[in-house]
Amino acid sequence: MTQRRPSPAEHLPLRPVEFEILLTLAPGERHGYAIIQETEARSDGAVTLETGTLYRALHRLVQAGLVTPTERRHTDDSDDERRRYYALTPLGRQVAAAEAMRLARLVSAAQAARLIPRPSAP
Amino acid sequence: MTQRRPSPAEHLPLRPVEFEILLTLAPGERHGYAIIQETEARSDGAVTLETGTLYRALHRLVQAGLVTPTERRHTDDSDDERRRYYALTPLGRQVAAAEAMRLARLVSAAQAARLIPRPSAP
DNA sequence: AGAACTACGTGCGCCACGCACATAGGTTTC
DNA sequence: GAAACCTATGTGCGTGGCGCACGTAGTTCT
Repeated sequence: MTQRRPSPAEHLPLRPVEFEILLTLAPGERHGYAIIQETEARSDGAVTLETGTLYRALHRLVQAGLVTPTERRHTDDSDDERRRYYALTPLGRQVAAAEAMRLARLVSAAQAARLIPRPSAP
Repeated sequence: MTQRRPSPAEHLPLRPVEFEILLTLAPGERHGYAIIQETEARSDGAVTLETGTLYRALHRLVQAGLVTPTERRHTDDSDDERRRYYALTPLGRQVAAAEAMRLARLVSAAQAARLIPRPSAP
């Protein structure tokens, strides 16, 4: 019985919300509410994550094996017992990278179509 | 009565399908079926536009004032009477540009998080 | 002759999303 | 000191977008 290694391509394209979550988890583990805060901050408030949307998407990503709940290592000083931390799985990182590449190609297409300027125009 | 000039930001973020359509219309007017073909070709078949999804999204974009039906100028040689051509409105072009910038920031964030390499790494 | 392609569209069911609400402890404001 | 707000996670509900199938119809390929 060949252990089917899941391919990143099968998960593409990601829903916008899901990619935002993976992107916020890329530097390290976060809890749900922090994901909401950081995502809104990163987009200058352009993208607003509703709680219903986030927690359901988060559970979906866990089911899909892209994200995993982690043991609470934040017992330092200010730990809120209610917090639940999540981290990328290796697969989740691969999928996020593949999606980022896909978006990069889309941006290149937008530059080729002269919708937006190329980064370094001589 | 102040004629309210519609702001591009109100239309963001676009649905992925809608941005694909605007991107394909950027070089010039296209008919529906051609949008399907070109979009699939641009993404190497990664993104598949279903007919139901496309035509409904197209009508939505017309309603939103981002896309407008054009007079048929393709009466040259091979004109299919069934074809309906669409083009970007000035607003549609602004919205597409704004969305492309948003995606570019997302890609930059993915690079900063070391999910994907930066274009020119020294 | 039948299949496949071009071209536009509708019907239907699922499910993701936005909004509201539930819960609950801590802090800030009036 | 009561009301409002923040942190934190989650459910309930309604709308609507999307995928898939199907409809229609002319042309082209095998």
